[in-house]
Amino acid sequence: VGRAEETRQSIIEKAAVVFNRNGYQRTSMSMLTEALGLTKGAIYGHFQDKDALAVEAFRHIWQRRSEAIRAIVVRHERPLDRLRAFAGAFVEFYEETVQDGGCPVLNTATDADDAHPRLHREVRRALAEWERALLAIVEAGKDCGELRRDADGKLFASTFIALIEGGLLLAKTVGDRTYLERAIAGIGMFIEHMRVDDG
Amino acid sequence: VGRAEETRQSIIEKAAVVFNRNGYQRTSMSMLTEALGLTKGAIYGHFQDKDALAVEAFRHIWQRRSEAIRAIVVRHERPLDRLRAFAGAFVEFYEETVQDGGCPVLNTATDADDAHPRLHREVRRALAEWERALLAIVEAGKDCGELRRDADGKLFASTFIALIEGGLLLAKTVGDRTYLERAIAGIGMFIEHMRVDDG
Amino acid sequence: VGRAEETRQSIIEKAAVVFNRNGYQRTSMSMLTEALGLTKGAIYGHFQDKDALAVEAFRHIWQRRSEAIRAIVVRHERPLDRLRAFAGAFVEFYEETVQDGGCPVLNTATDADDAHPRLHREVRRALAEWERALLAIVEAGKDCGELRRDADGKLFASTFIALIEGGLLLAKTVGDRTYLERAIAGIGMFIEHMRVDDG
Amino acid sequence: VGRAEETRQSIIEKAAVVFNRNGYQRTSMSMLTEALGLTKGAIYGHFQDKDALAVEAFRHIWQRRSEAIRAIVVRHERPLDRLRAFAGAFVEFYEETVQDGGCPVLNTATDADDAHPRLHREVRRALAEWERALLAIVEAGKDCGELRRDADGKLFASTFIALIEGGLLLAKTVGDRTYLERAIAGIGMFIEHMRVDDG
DNA sequence: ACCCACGGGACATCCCGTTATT
DNA sequence: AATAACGGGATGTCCCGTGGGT
Repeated sequence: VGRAEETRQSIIEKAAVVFNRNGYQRTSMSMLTEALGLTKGAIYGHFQDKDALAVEAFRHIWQRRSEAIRAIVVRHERPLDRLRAFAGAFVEFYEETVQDGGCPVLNTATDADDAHPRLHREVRRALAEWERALLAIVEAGKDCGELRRDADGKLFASTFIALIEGGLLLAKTVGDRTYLERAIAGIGMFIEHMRVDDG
Repeated sequence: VGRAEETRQSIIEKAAVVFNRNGYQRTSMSMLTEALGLTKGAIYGHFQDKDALAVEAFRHIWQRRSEAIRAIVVRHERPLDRLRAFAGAFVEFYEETVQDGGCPVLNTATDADDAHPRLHREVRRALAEWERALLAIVEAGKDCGELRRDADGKLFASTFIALIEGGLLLAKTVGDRTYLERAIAGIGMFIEHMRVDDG
Repeated sequence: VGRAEETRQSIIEKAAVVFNRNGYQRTSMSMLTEALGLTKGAIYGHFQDKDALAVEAFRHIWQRRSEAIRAIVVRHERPLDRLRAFAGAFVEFYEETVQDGGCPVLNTATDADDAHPRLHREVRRALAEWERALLAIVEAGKDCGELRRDADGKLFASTFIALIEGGLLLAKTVGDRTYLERAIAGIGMFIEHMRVDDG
Repeated sequence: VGRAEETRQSIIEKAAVVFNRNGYQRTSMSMLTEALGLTKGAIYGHFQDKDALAVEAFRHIWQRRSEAIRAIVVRHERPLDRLRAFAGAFVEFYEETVQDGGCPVLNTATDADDAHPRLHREVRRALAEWERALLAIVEAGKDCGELRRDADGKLFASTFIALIEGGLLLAKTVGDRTYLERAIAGIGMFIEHMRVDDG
């Protein structure tokens, strides 16, 4: 008693992987109870329905990854290094990502196309946050003179995210991490494009 | 009588859109019968099970798109133009793609992660074909002197596909085609990188 | 094949008793499958949901009873006899009614208080029809001179129905048909009140 | 400490309305906890199970109504007036009765047909008590010379109760209190029949 | 070649009751 | 005396697949 939050968090953490691995729809409550060691009654005591749990699970898995990346990024001082570290983090986490069932954003975005508006909103929010973070680094790079003033931050952020997601999709589908590494290499080229001593 | 093949083809065509729009798992037989105006018995007369139909439906929708792109590409003679046309085709087809439920490769790849090995194989095959086509154009570009001999065709193909898929994901999720256009612009930059008069 | 309507009717007939005996809510689909010898899938092939089946079941059991009563009533020529026969029919059918779980109108009216508007509507319709039938006989009685012109048809119909339903409730609850017979005797008194040679 | 009995009584009072409004089966523990502002544990501390609470709730709501009627009846001295007042009380309480979900006897009698023998017994007891009260007044009426000696008390009591319950059912179902008023008028006519100066 | 009727099983949800914890 | 967390089970619904029949 009073251990509610603990159990709740444990449910979210374990459910997040199951959801991400199997997709929102294919994940049945029975799969969750099996993975959780709890009965359906117990789960429904903590979450209103499957949807609510899915939303929290996505938020959790996304934030965990988000913070891990940020931790890597902030190790570097200069914006240019930060961008490279940002991209590199996805290679670093690749195995773990595959183990967890792939990129949550990618999975949820295609899974929650129309039927699950709440999940869809969470994904949009995640993407927006991601884009914002990249833009901020680019702007910082311009301010400290590392990046060209005419560099298109929005263009960069879009290609960055697209390459990451596309690269993860390719690598996971084909089963060859080289595809992700090539996409990261592509990001490196784009970064070079924005460097001030490039022109 | 050829009537059978006709019906079969009609089933595939209509089912392809339903499958792609709703995901290969969420699509129920009732959805299909409703969209097809046929009963389940009729469908099961032509396909062994839902999975087999799904495979054929994916093949169909992919080939249709594939051929449409090829038709655009072959309008141009020079490899460089062909690459640009290739990328541009996705912008051109964007509305139609969204209407049909998004990119079949993207959808199916995330949808059929582990549970549907046959579908998974089809997606891999599609991706391989796509990669091969891009490589061939790049090689042709090298041969005719448009592209630098040291251009990395595999790297280009990977980033090309990643940018397309990632761009489509972003655009569809956010609901703003600009994201796709930015990804295409990124491909354009990459192509410039490979041009012979670039260095 | 083609035996759909047959099965459907059989489901309705058997379900009507189960519903009436146990009440709409307590009647579970499992109870129905048990009583019907059919699986849930089979039932849901014929009816959209439990509610739709309940509505049809009520209609059936009500019409069956309705027609049986009418058959008794029309045996008599003169309105006064018809009224007496009308009331007497309920005594005649009492055993059967109890066996079937009581009066469907009474059961459904209290069961479908607010939660099941469609059933509620059916009950209201049944009551209205019943009232109309009684009024028609009373009017006929006035026309042929058996009943006093100042007899209040609406008052009579209301007390008639109330006495029947109340009498059935009492008899069934206490487990003594005498209570119904007394209520019928009460109706007899009211009929005497309306006779032309009464004043 | 008397706190326990206080809580217990409060539970019964509030639960009685919820039970009567929703039926004794459709009422879920969640409905009760919501209406009570207590948790299930608290309820189960005072009552063995849902059934036991239902029984007490019925007793309570019935006694409350019973006493209110008696209070009205005893305002009059003469048995004949008492009978009229008895019947009239139901019209007087009609709005309140509807608000509380209808007549508890009527509801519970049909609701607790076979499955809840304890509730069923309570209803029978209530009906018997009601009948006894009516009989007593009739006998008193005979003794004081207001009612004919050959008046059939049992017949009167039966029709009285039947008309009340039937009238309530009709009025509540159709949503028109006129039906109850007509039933009460019927009772009035019956009373006239028993008057000593009637013959 | 197609449809109709049906089976059996899984789904998410919600239920009532109890035990460990104050 | 009251709570919070949880178990086990039942609910209505819907699913995919299949034979009997036309």
